[in-house]
Amino acid sequence: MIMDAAVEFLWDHPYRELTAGKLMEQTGLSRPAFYQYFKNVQDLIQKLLLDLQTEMVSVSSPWLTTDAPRRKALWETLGGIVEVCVRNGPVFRAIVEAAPTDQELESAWNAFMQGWDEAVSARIKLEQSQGAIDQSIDGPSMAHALNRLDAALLVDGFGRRDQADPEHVLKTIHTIWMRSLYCSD
Amino acid sequence: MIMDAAVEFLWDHPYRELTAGKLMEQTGLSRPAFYQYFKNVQDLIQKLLLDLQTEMVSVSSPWLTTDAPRRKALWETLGGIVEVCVRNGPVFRAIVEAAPTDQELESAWNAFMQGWDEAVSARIKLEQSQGAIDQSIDGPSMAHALNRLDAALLVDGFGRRDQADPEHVLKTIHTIWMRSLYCSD
DNA sequence: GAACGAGACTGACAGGGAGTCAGTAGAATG
DNA sequence: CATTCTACTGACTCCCTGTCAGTCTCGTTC
Repeated sequence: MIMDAAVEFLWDHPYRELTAGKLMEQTGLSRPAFYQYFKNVQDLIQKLLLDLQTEMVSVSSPWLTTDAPRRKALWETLGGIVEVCVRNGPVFRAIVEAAPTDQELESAWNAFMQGWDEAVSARIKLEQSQGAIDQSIDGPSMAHALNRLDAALLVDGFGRRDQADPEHVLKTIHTIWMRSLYCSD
Repeated sequence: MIMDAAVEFLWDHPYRELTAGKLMEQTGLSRPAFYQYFKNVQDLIQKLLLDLQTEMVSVSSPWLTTDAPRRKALWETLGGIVEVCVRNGPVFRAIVEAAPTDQELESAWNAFMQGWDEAVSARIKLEQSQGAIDQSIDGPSMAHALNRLDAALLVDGFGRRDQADPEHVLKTIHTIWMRSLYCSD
């Protein structure tokens, strides 16, 4: 209920305008009621992160198990992530903007990203052992870099009502992933 | 003077702890004196951005004019940028963290990044006309993506006292740029 | 059906940082 | 010496935060 109102709000306003008072006006309850459910505004955002995490993990797990050709498997996984961000862009953006304002949320966000780093890193390691990815690649660093790239581009492209073209963003991200991982140069 | 104190402060504390009061304690002046020089804290950050911009432009302009081999030219330019970020990491980080808290600063930051996008985009276009970069690459999108990647990695790697290894970060960024731009795959 | 306890909610408060403004002190100018 | 200008400050208001004592409602128990 309150979280729904927050999501609604974030589609039309940046995180900096989200206060407990304004939010509770939308729900018909008093401001103190907010603290019945959340420790503070960042705590609410952290709970939105948790929801988003669930959704994204389910969409990307295929990549870790698939046997499809690399190019296509990567395209589909990244496509799934893009799709989630198209639907939740403003929430994603709010998380990124709110993270530096609170120690706890910052840690949660870092942990979220680190989870991706480890998953991608493991996948790279696997493909290196299979000879698909060059041994000269530093897996953990590359995973880290590609994930930050994704986060930046997705927030930037889909974080506001006026969203970018999903196909176009996907194509750009996919090109960089493909070339960075599988290129022989 | 005040700006020096701010930079000093940011090496040891995140942006969220930077208040006009705490800052002016360091200078021996009263809190209202702060507003003699700056409209608010974000305005101070914006002025730090201006300084940083000057420094970075001077370091990267060679790339736009050099005739050195691509791989080496790119290495040196990115190396220059990395070096600036090693020296100013926390300031850079503060700018990124403060940007979403203020409309004006956000615009300034966007304009700063857009400047890079245009420079890189122009360079890509030039090299495409020379046949060095594949025509299938979408220059503006690729420039945008690579610049966000840089920003994310540089803030992440050098924004705190406990900095990453510059050579290592440089190598990762360089690999992705080289492969994304010059790879034949 | 009266008494009770739990949960949901609110009015009113204190705290703290932001930004403003009238006014002071001291140097510079005539 | 009088005046003006600049740098600075004490004190104020504003707004948002987080808390707490107290109310209201409702299901449970005797």
